[in-house]
Amino acid sequence: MFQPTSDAHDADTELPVVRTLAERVFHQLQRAIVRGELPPGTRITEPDLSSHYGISRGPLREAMRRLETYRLIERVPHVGARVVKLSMDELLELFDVREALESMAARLAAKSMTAEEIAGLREVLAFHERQEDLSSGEAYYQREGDLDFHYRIVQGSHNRMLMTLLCDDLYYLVRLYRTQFSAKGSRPQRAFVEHHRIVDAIEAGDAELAELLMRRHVSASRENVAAHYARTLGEEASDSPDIPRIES
Amino acid sequence: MFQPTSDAHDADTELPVVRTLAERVFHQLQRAIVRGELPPGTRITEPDLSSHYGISRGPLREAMRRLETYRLIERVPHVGARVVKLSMDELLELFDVREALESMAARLAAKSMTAEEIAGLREVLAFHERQEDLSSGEAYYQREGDLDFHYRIVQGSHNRMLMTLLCDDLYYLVRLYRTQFSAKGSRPQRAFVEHHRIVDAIEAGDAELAELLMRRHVSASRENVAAHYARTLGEEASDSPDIPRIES
DNA sequence: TTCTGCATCATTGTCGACAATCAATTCCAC
DNA sequence: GTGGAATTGATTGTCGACAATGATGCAGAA
Repeated sequence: MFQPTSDAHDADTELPVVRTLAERVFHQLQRAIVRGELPPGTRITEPDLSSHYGISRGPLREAMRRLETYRLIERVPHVGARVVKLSMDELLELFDVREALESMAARLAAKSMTAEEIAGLREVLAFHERQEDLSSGEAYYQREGDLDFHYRIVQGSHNRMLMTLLCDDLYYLVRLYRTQFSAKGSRPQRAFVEHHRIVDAIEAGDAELAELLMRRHVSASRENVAAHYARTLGEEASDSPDIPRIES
Repeated sequence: MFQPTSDAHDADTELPVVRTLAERVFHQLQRAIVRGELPPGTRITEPDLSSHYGISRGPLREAMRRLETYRLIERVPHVGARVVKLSMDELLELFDVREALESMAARLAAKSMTAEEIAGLREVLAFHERQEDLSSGEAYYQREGDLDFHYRIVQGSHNRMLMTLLCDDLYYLVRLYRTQFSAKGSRPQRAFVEHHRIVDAIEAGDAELAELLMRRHVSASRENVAAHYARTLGEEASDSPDIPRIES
């Protein structure tokens, strides 16, 4: 199984074993979409892509089907497929879902995380702390490190279904959102403190507290994004009414 | 979009518009699996099914791919596919996920459900109450009506991502579990009271209470199943230890 | 000028055949 | 008799071509 472990950064490098063409081109397309190389709303035509990747339409269709299940593209029968265009409403919806699932993950993690896993979690925090001091970089921390932290906790829940939902199904959507709404309104120091508190609760085996803290953490992140969006919308005023800047 | 509305019972009748062969055979297979006509662990071979349904392997593969995303079958490259074999551990995992998501749904529903939707919800309860009196049937109530009730609330959350996750992705898994572990240890009257309390909280706009009640409701259902399973296991003692499952 | 209907075209859906891979059986050596 | 390796068989992966469907553009009439 795909394991979302320490190196979330390398998640888009090719995995060693890719047994089939469809799998390979799926990863390539996934990567291209998440990185923004295929902008949202881009129309995907099978002949174009199959010739571009040098494969037949068979495996390509399978890859596209997988992309559809990851909600990275949208297909309409007999019409075609295009890269998802994300709206702020859907981003906020995603935050609600994450709040529900990740708080549950924190709760379960507090009950069943091993000492080794907790130690690894602390290492992740320490590593990111150094990184933050080094480059004073909100960018790095907020973009990758945050995901890494959340990954660890989900994994610590020891609930495979939860892991699949969060780390496989929703992970790439989160990344896509971050590349689109280029995660400006970050609050690294605040989030960092919250991360520490969550680990403390998990280490103490306090499931209810861990759950509550994770819930607040995600909720605060949501409110931060919403506020930043409202502010941006207020400044730009009559620039782009509904859809912010995902125009292609 | 597929809308899980009032008629959850008719969910397995063919939808009026099925634009493609792959879609049709997907629904047929889905129905067959959920109903137990294709028992868990059954090996699925493409030539057999394609000849059985009278279609080529192309659309069939697409249908199987969709079944895989719904976690109704499991595929291994170059080896094959088989109907999922559900373990009690995974069932309990599913309950945890449902607890997280459905409590969030109840919370959101309390905030954004319209008067009409609440009225419809009460109708559902009244209808099931009559049904229960009529046939004194735990079976019907617990199997379909319960799902219907939960459907309505998820829909009332007005969170499309939540609706997709619960009503599209996890719905058929829940149904499959119910056909397998033939939901004996039901507690209809208790659940019925809980349903009423949840609706009360939603109608009052008390998000926190609705969330808490839904959470307890699902959790109680989980404990009920776990207890019933432990009891059954104690009786049958050493029947089937642990059947190894396909590695994913 | 604008709207409607038709014709054309590109794209998706479907099919049958070939190649690659894996599992099982059989054969041989020890 | 037992262990291992090669062969055989079946199944999946891949391909190119044809059919069906929806979209685009043009022509004609109001």
